[in-house]
Amino acid sequence: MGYLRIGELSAQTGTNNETLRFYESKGLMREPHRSEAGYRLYTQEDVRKVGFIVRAKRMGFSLREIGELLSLRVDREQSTCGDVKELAEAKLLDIDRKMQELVLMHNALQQITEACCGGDEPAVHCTILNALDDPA
Amino acid sequence: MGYLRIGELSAQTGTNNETLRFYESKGLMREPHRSEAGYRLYTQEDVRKVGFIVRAKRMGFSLREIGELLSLRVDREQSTCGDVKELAEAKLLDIDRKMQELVLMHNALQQITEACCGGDEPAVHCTILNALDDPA
DNA sequence: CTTGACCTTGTAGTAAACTTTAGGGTTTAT
DNA sequence: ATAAACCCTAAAGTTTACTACAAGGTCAAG
Repeated sequence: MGYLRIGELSAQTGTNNETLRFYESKGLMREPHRSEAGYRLYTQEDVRKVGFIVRAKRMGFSLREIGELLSLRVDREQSTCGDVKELAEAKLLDIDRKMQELVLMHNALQQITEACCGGDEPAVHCTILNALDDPA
Repeated sequence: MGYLRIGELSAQTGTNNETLRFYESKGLMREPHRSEAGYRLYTQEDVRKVGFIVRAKRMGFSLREIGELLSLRVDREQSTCGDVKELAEAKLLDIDRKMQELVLMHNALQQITEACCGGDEPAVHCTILNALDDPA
């Protein structure tokens, strides 16, 4: 009661069955309970976990990195506060770096869309090259 | 005079020769001039272009997407302002979405590193699960 | 005038993250 | 009770983005 089968989990998370089995094989998802017939049975906890994987992936984390972040969850009782803090701080640096680069690109693109007339003329005067090219 | 060979370009951009030839084969880099002996000869423009590719890649854009962004450059004279603006606005949405997710994850991780004592105790009280799990 | 660092092409290999295929068993609706 | 829709495993195939040969040509230094 309350269990989800794999098709329901994939539908709710915008993934698909094969991907979920793949994540399980890679150790990102723990082995779920099984029905008598051997069907995988998932919980709401699993829905949240898949959601986390999907979001982290969109942010450019590899499955390996996501696994590390998830291990903070799974091993909570086994890890020390020091372990957790260290990994979290390392990932925080990654994220900060990604954000800085996104801000630069955001500004560059915004500059274009604002400056650009959006009309039928050739785009010779559009500043995208200049805006995007230089990290400064 | 002023031309760079492939080894110099890769050194200046933190890439390597094979990667540069690979980008050329994928149409991300235009075919460069050649010396009499057939060596590729690059310009400062190419240095900036590779820099752009490297930065965009770090932000999680695929080579395909980077190609689209670069085509805004290459086809400037062929594209209309409307074309450019449309693509730029679409990419702006991508970037905004990525940034929102990074902000969420940043906040979650910051919460942990601040709340976490960092000591030798088991990490049971660390809030990473709760902080990371929920997109809200 | 040859050694070593550099360049060429072409092809093959690798790692990550799926995706598909083959050959089944199960559940549900009619 | 049977067809459609769902699930299973195992293995092979695909895509992306490189990375590493192999077999050779070029060029500057000693």
